[in-house]
Amino acid sequence: MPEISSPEKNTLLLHDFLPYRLAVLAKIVGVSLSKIYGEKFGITNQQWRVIFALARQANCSASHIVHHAALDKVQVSRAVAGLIEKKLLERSADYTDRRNSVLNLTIKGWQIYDQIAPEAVAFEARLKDSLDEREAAELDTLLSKLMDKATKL
Amino acid sequence: MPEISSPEKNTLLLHDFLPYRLAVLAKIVGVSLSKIYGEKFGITNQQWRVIFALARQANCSASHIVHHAALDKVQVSRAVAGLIEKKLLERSADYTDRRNSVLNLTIKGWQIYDQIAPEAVAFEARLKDSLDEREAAELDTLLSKLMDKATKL
DNA sequence: AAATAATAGTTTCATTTGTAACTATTTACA
DNA sequence: TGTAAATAGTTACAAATGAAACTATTATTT
Repeated sequence: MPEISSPEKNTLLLHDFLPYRLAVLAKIVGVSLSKIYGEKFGITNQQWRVIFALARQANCSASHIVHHAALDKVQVSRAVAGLIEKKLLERSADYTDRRNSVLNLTIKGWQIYDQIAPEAVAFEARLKDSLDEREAAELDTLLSKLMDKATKL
Repeated sequence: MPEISSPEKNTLLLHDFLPYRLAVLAKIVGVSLSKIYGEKFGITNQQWRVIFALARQANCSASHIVHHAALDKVQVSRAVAGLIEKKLLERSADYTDRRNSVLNLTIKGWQIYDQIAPEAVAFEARLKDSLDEREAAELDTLLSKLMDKATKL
């Protein structure tokens, strides 16, 4: 006798749905991580990304950060304003193109980066703790493939 | 001659940092997906999750949705209010416990679900397009492991 | 050279979101 | 039984966000 039509056959399972899983995972991870820079230093996620990007590359413009921190220009503008007020970064002028700003971490900015970065690395390590080397490599590949695809949807 | 100390050795690479990658991927995927239910039907992400949860299980309370759609009670309350206004769901009373609401999709709610769900499934399929079967299974495992770990951080 | 378009960045305003406080009802327990 | 604690859900208010309009500067076109 055939099974009767059950709801599971016809309805999506939210908790199996990839976009949902990604959203939930990213949110939980993000909230946990934000405690590292948020609670201790009063830094927002966007500010943290700006610091992160500037630690990688000094003397860059806001629009450079836009492209390297997955933020839009309004977010960067606001994050930069906040960080300048906190004296974690400073802005100087670019005389070759006065539309550009030239951004740099201050000493204080670097000090905070140096405190947060190792904790962030440790956080990431804990997150990946249950993955062996092969799985970690696989995760890397899969995220790249998905990212690739997602930007082309 | 040894290499000089390069910034790459000491600074985190934002685009390799797992929490960042998850956030960016989830955001891109979420924005693309939201066009399916947002642009055509004026439904928000949270409303969509509520519809999704109710399609799976009828006659449930708001707090049931809280647990099955990864939303907090304020988000559910607001999403439900919006959906009732759109006449996509209806609320009735639970006489065995009058704190609870009993929620159900209306005919119109089901009609919209029936339009969106196949598109959502197709969207997910496109996203996974570049993964073969083994990779899709692997992704499933890895996301579960990460989710597990993340909730215990 | 003047007008137009493009780029960098900021500001404004409406909407969304998160936190906390609130009402209503039920459960626990003293 | 009556008082406190827990649960379900809503409301209010402050902070974060997104979209569009805006200023300033540089590049392009005619």
